[in-house]
Amino acid sequence: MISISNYGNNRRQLDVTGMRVTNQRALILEIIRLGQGHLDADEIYRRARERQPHLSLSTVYRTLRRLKQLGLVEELHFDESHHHYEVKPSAEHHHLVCLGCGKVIEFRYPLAHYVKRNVAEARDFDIIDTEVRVAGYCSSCRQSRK
Amino acid sequence: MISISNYGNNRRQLDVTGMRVTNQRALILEIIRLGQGHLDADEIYRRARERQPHLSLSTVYRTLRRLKQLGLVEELHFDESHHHYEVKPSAEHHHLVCLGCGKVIEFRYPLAHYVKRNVAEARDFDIIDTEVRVAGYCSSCRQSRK
DNA sequence: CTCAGTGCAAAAGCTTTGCATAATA
DNA sequence: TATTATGCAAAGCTTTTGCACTGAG
Repeated sequence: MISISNYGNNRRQLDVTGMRVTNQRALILEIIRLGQGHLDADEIYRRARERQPHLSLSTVYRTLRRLKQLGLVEELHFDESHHHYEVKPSAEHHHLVCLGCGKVIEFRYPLAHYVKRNVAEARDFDIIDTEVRVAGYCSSCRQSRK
Repeated sequence: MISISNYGNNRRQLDVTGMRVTNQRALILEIIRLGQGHLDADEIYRRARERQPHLSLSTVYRTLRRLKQLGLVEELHFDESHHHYEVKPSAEHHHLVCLGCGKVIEFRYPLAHYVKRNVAEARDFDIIDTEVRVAGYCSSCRQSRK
């Protein structure tokens, strides 16, 4: 359920960035937030159309690109073909993805900190983003594969 | 330069897996090996055509999929659209990618070990693959952006 | 009023598939 | 000889772009 109050928060967050605040953008950001980070573009599009039936897929993609550039949203690379999106989390965390059922388990790990100290500094590299993707099979999928 | 001797090693490696050994597959595996892990499908295709002008892009993709399934080759997700491939390394290592020039720096880090002990065991999750992607800007790209 | 954002349709990547032919085991 | 793999062309999916119109500031 999409609440009006969060809509307001999203509008504020967009406003701060200097982006023009449109209904489409506020809705898309809200959907990404509610999606807990594991929606792809098409799923965001489908959910958005329930509330704004004229919204176009291009707008979804354009908004995602913009939000990514602004650092409000992060793009995740779980599987092969398409990407998933989440509102940028405050604490660094990563994802364990089940190759069977697609279930995602999050875990915290300060990898960026390690890499920054031990790798990036030596190479004079400025880190923007760190993504960890661990894939495998959860216990129930392991059983049904036998 | 593609040497005949490595060709032989690739044939042997393919043979062990039970895959039918074809010239195309031996060549593709050799190119991935020489590419040091940072070639995409199209680049593999272009290089392969220099030696086997009739080889098709479908064969490249089909072979990549097969090699990936067999665990001989790993698929990397550096940037947005397409993937890169490397012969599966023995020691766990990861990649620091420059968003400006695409330069890739490898570093070793036993993340899988940590995740296995601290996350996967508790969730009864069986890890197949771990990928870390750290993105940023190298010093020269940082300068030219100013 | 002006410029950034939108919708629509069309195009542009990247990857997969169907089918007849060729090559391996 | 019996499969399995290949080449070609065509289709599929995800993402981007051109252009006229709309709406936020």
